[in-house]
Amino acid sequence: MAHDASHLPVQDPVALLRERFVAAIDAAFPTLRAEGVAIDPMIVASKQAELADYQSNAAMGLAKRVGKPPREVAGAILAKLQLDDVCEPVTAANIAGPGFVNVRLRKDAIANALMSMDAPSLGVALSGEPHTIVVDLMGVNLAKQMHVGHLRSPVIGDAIARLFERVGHKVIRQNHVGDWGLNIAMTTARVMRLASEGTLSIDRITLDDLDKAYAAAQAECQRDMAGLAAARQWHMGPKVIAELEAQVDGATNAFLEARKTLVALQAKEPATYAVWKKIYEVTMRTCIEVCQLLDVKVTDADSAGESSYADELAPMVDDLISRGIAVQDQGALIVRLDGSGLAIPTGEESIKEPCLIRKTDGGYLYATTDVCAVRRRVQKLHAHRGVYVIDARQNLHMRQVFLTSKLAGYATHPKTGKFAQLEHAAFGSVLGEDGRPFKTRSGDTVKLADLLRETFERARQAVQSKCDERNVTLSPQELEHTSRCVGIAALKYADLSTDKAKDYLFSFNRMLAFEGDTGPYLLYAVVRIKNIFRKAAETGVLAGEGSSWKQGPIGVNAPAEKTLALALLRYPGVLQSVGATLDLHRLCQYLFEVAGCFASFYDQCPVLNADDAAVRASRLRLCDLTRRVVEDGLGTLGITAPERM
RNA sequence: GUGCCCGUAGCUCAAUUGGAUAGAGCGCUGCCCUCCGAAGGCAGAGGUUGCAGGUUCGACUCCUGCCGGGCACGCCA
Repeated sequence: MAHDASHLPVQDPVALLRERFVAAIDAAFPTLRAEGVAIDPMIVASKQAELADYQSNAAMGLAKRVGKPPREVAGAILAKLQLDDVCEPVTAANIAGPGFVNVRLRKDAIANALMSMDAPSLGVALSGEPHTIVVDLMGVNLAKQMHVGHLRSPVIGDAIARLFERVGHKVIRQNHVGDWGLNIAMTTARVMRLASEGTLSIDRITLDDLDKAYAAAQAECQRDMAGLAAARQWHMGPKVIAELEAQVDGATNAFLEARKTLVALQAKEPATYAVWKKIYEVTMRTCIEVCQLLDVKVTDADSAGESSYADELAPMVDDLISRGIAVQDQGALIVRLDGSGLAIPTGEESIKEPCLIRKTDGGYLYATTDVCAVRRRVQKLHAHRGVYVIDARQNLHMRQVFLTSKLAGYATHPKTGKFAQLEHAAFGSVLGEDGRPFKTRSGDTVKLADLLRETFERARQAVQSKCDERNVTLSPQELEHTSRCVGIAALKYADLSTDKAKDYLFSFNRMLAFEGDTGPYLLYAVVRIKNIFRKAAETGVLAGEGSSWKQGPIGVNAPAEKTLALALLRYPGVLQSVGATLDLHRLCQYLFEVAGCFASFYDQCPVLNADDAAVRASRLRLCDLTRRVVEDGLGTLGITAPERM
């Protein structure tokens, strides 16, 4: 058995080595388990290929516990290790530095691991029960054009959603549409007024019209509200405020009209509601169009607008009051999160700033809606986990909403009785190449539609000129498809390949660059592999062999083959760890590494021109597996590779 | 004032969550297409990880204090 690796159920070498090292540590230090110490062998892929394939970092941590020098501990573990069937012989020379244990896999073990990974799942398996995960990945506002500020959330959120789906969880996407409140009422009121004046046709209204109406309505009401706000800020008392309100309402009808419209909307008064509905449809149509352009999986079915919570707010607030969760403070209704009232659950951090639930005038705030959304997502949708892919500037707000929901019991999962895991996947702002907020030359905000158009146009030119260079002719349809793939890859990879918590420097030139760590580079790696198989089919190299190469053994002999193989084997582990941390840039970095390994392999190891049929078959399998891993990983990021480019 | 995020090569970013000599890409200097597409590969130069302490076998990572930048802080969303 010791030398028969062919039947080992090896998929992930890390898992196998973990088992073997746990057994060895158990045998070397039997008292540990009795003491209830969790044994973590800390197996990790080695950073330096010249030292090892994998290493265990356990000895150093164990040293203090067992009262022996780390290298001695490593020696004791090593004495009990049984790895002959999968690793090259392990001797005292494998102990390095302070007590690292280095191991090198046998080539046949690598090959076996690769072959067991060569399945539709690519070795990715769900450990434990599938969870229901709500991903809040978009929050478009009614009657407003989408702009650069709306770019990151769907790109990052969709990737996170796809990742959870890929590892086997149930994902519910939520587009938290800003479709309710006074601002919307103001716009609705203005649109109705313009329509009755005959200067606007509601049937033919565009998002551009709405965008203008929104801004104009804001301006109409703004100066009046500014006066009110000043009066309130200086604590001039309800009497003065009331007088000002009267003055203001008399001066312009806009503010009064907006409030009346809000009441009408809340009552679903037919004429008003119909206009609102039209505004909603026009906004959402372009929103969904943008999602399709970006290849972001968000549909109308994922929309859960603020309006959908409107009727639930009053009863929820009553519930909060009756149970003493919310209390009056300076005329408003708040939930204290600093521990002065309700006790903060263990493991949660208190927050000094209270959560404002209801205004002095009785109106609700966005925190009210967001708490309500937590309640629905956990209580009705049964979310075990809620991921909010929202601008980092909302961090305090999100923490307040989460803690309020927990104090209210809304975040307690109905089945498990435990808090749902609520997390703010915060991301930074989009900056221009000058390091300042991304704007047009004239200083306006960049419309998302314009940004996408320019991306695809630049991608098309890049693809076209490359094809001219190579004497490749693409049909107009294929050019169109390839350009979209390249554009999407460039845009998304640039966004996803850095730590999302940081601000993100947007640069067309960099993301669409012909060389380097970019989306197009990864697509190119995939296309090169596809070309090999196309060429094989065209030239009949595989004629007579059929698809027999798919079953043949994989040989891992050349250095480049081994490096590539070890990289491929890390894939399931990378997906798993990224699923826990939501650090998508690690998946990007991994894919870039695999693509790099493949490029070296491609350079050094002839595939179709291999010396003999067995090597050729083996390398074809390696190519195929590489292609599937990279395409699978890119797909998880929401990126699709074309056939040719 | 309080809180959150950040500070790494000239530029843009990483660093397996405390592991070995801090790595990539761009740019720069050299090589490699009679051979599966060079959007590629190989090699080189480039660093006191903002500063000062501390924790330990080991710190870019954790703790404390400064310096510098961004953001947020009850009746907008």
